[in-house]
Amino acid sequence: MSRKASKARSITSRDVAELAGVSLMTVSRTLRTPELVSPATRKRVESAARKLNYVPDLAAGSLSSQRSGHVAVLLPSLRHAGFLRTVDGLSDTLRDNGYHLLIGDCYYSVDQQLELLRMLLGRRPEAIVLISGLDSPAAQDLLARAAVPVVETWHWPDDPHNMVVGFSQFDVGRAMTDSLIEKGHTRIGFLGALGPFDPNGEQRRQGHLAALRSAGLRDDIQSSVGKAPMEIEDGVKGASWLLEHFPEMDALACASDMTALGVLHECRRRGCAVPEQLAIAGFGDFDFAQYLQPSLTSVRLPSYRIGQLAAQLIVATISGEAPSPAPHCNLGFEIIHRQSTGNHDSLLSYSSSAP
Amino acid sequence: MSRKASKARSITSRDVAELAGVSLMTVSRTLRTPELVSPATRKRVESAARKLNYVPDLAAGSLSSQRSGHVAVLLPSLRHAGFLRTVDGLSDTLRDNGYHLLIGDCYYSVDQQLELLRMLLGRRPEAIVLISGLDSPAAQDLLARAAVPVVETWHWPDDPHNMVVGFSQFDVGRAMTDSLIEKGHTRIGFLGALGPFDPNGEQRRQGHLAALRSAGLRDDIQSSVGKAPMEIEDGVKGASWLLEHFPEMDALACASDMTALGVLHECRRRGCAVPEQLAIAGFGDFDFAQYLQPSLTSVRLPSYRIGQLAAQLIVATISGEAPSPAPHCNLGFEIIHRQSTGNHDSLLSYSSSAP
DNA sequence: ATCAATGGTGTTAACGCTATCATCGCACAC
DNA sequence: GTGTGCGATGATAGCGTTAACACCATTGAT
Repeated sequence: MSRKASKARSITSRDVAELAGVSLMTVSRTLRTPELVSPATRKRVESAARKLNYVPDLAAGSLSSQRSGHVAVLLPSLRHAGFLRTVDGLSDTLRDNGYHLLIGDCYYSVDQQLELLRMLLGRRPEAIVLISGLDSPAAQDLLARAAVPVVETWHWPDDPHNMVVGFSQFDVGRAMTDSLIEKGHTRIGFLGALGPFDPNGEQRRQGHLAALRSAGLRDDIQSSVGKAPMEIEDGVKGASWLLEHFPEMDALACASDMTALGVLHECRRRGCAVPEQLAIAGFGDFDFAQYLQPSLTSVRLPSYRIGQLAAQLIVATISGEAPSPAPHCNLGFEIIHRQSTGNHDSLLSYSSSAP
Repeated sequence: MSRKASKARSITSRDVAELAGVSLMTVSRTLRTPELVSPATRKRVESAARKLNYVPDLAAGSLSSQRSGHVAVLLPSLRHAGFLRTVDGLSDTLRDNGYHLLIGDCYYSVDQQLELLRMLLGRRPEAIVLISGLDSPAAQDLLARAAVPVVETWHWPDDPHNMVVGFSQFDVGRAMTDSLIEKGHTRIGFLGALGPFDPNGEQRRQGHLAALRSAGLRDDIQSSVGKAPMEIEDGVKGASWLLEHFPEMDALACASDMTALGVLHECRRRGCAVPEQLAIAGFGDFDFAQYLQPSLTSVRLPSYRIGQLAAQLIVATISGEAPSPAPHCNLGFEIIHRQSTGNHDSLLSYSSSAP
């Protein structure tokens, strides 16, 4: 093949080898297993590499060694503080173990998800982390047939694909509404974006409904405005609609702190007192939640920990050890009661149990 | 070489070729340039590929074609809503043009930045986008010697490395403080994280100081609590310190809406009226800014547009066209005055000009 | 003196794909 | 019948790296 030497061919290990007066293999060794190279040679190679600003081609390395050195994560949206913290946990822990993280953001779209999964698999990751599940059979099939370790996170599936580090969205929904019931509320609404692409939100809603039913309360107060990812404005519109249609509503569980902030805003605009007339609860315990006026009751999730643990499981699995703690971890969650539900900062933990 | 057939070798184009009864080259052609393959063959190959769930190895493809098909972005932190929107703009536009985005988050650390840059270059991206500059000479040298198109964003350097899509952080700082001066404030403070790794924040501070000086006002009210990325709690602490030491302060420009929220909170706690006693301005126009109580005056940046434009420049450059609009775009910014500086939603635009 | 073990280095053959060129019909024109 | 052009496919040679093994001095033990 005669590829014409294009304007800017990059430096290869061959260039370094020539400059250092050694074989190309010695260059590779110097970089990857310096202890196998004599100090004198090592020094020569290192200085040659530095002089040329040599940066090894990782694609070529992966191809040859059959080890890509990276792990992929597929998530619905980077615009979600919680997911982002999980990504941080993954990234930090993986980096410490010599892996890099490939991020695949599917923007809450099923089509993107499939295309993205395909492209991620094309980079031959050594493991895949799913933040909150695959949403098409095609994607599931693709992943199932690729011989790659998988960690599902942010939910608690009945039939795990492989490993899981998460918590039960259903339980979150139920626990939150239970706690509102406990406070004496009886006309409790739910506000979330229940499109086909937010199965997690839907599960929380199911939990919410279950709580209402077992308490014998009405379960008709709900609205599904907007679509994931949830925006503040969705909360504004949703609150407006709900307050119009269900003026008797005395508590509202929101699918996100974003939505809850919008609700808070709309209540302020209408002069509806929070929490006296309406108690409000969010989800996610976003940074701003405790600094709002009134401070916002929310659900705190072990977001960072999820990423960290998932990474540990992956590292252990790849190196052939027994998966670190256990291949299925339910990390639970905490409900943080604040002023928006009439409290002064108290905390309720709901934790772990195998499925 | 005798690599032992490991447990799970993945499907290659050779497998597909055999199943379809064609040469391996025809498989490649079918996937990349289907119009050069006869319909009958194409159908056979496609069905074989589907049957085997074939996912081409992109690393091998890149290596062979010398085109990686991706663009890298290096940013100080993903935990920054504005940067994230730029990433969205990049990702969307690049995807439409057949490129993928590699994200490198350096967590506001100089060391990470260098290591990350090295690893990104190792993947041979066809272009690199920098969100807010390189912070070590080593990194600059590395990038300068790699023959890769570069787009700098989120600032406005005196000596651009290559292409730039941004705005002047200095101008932002000056414009904001000018507008506070115009409102009659005379004892204006600045609160930001001024570590060595937030040159942008530092530039805004310089702009702020310049504004004060040309108005002949005192410029000693400032505090540098915390380090990037800025947290709400840094605002709380900073405000506490400033209010203690400079009770006469009548306006405060913050380096981030996060910080500003913390300040707002601390003022509430101390019973310091906003904006009557203290006017507060943030930076970034985060989602929540207009929904706070009082709503927060801030600086809105063309975050998404920056990414979009950077991607367009890159696509044009790679395909050899003249860079889309111009290789140096100053996109300007807008100051949004809200209640926290005593206004009712007005907007001031500061736009474009070549350096 | 002989052999085995050892440490350092080089040689070779892949890894899975694509660029390039060669080949092979087949139609159409003269 | 020969040539020309064209559309479809195959053969070959890499891309830049690493795994595996071969090799060659040393060294130390026998």
